[in-house]
Amino acid sequence: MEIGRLHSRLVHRLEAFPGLSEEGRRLIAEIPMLVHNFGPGEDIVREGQSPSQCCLVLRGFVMRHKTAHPAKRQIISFYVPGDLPDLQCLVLPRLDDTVSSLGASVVAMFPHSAIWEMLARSPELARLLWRETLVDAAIARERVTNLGQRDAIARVAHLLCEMNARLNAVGLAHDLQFCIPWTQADVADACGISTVHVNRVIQELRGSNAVEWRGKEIRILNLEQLSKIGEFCPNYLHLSHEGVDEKPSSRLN
Amino acid sequence: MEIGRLHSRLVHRLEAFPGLSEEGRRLIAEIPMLVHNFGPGEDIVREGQSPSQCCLVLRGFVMRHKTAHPAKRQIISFYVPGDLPDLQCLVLPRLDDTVSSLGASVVAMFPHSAIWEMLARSPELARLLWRETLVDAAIARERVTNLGQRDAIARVAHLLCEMNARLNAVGLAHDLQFCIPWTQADVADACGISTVHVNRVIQELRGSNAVEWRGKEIRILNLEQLSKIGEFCPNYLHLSHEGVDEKPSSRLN
DNA sequence: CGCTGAATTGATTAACCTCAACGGGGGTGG
DNA sequence: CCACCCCCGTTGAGGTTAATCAATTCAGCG
Repeated sequence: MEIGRLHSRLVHRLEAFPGLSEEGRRLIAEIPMLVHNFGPGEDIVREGQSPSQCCLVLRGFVMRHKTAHPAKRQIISFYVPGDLPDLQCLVLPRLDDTVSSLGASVVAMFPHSAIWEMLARSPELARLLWRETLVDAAIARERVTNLGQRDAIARVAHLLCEMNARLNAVGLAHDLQFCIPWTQADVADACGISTVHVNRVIQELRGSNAVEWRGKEIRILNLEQLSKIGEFCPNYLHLSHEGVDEKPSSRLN
Repeated sequence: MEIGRLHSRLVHRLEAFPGLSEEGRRLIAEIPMLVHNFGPGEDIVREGQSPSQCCLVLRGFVMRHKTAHPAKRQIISFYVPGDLPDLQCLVLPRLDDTVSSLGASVVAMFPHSAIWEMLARSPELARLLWRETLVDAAIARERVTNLGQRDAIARVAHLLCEMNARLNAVGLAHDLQFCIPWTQADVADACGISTVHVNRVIQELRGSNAVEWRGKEIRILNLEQLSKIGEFCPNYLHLSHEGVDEKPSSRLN
């Protein structure tokens, strides 16, 4: 993957935001990036570290998780291409949980210093990056509701709907079909249930003809039904940029 | 409460951050604020709204919650004096959940426009507010772990430890004693368990001499033990501002 | 073809929920 | 000042969900 394409992944993500200027695009293109490959399960940044770089997922999947006892792992969130899993470290230096590769992944790293220089020149981009961290926060809050209020089948259904929506937004889901390199144990740790029970839940979802799910390949057969089971409402993902253009740009400069 | 004190509450919160300049303090003091009183359970901002103001808790407690069915409420987080419960709306206009008063509270409201003007003049303050939203996000992520990996007694113990740490940080806990106007039903909805079970968990905590808990008055008798039960580690609260002074201020201007 | 990690199944157990009832305390109206 | 009431906390019994333990099958891979 040549450098030009790397930047375009970031630009593409940020320009979903209607207000990105030519100047902003140019500044993004100037950020120096280094590409890294990570193997399945490999740690990218560990809890407690204060990295001097941020990473951008280019290909594959990344997860953020907290592992106290080896047998008690909570996956906080999954990250898909275009996501910035540890962007918050720019402002809150110490990382609270570990970021690891789920399956093999390709990740671009860029130094905090370069970002800060970019932000100093463009309040517009500052706001866009701030926004990215807030969408990540909104996803975490929705997960709180998912774990606190829903039963096992709803949790899994909700997670599926979310991944479908997010992958669809970056062009990685077609016809409600997508591919995530997770095991049932990963799903279990994300949903706070046991692997055995995940298995039974998946069978129940298959049995009700809501999804096809063989290994890493997932196909949603009935999105409406699945959304209902998981009480899924995509608002919290903030995939459309409602309301942002109401702000006069003068306030951003 | 006269206006001068209102601003000082905000200044006090932000100046825990070591780098706040005189200029920053002056800019904060210029923000126009309106004080509102809210009764128990009263909504401050509702899900789906796009408020044009932010609020700062001055006195009492505020909570953020999502209520699907009336009988299925998840309390995402509690906010204590000095917190900015809907600061994120500055950047992500639509609110994903509802912010309500827990017990009676006093809240200061200030217009987004004034904040934006302030931020345009002070990248330092922009960074501080960004930081505030990220700490809020970190708390939500910790709650994910709390709900996903811990059993009922650990969840409640963890919540108690968190509230103690946060209240202590703003001078509202003394000798491990504090007062929160919640009911057992509120604790239940925050921890994702039933009110009946909350009651039994509290009795268990009382029985093990970890806490005294009568109504709204809470006293932690054995913090070490309670932290162990709740697997509580305060790092995620980011109460100390580790590492921030390592950033040269030139990057902020 | 054997090995290894993942998926699947069954049986038992533990944690927690639901329903239902009762008690107590503070506020309100008579 | 008393009586009532309502909300909250408390208790008990029975039911449900999901965890745990343990074994078996399956799929990919060297």
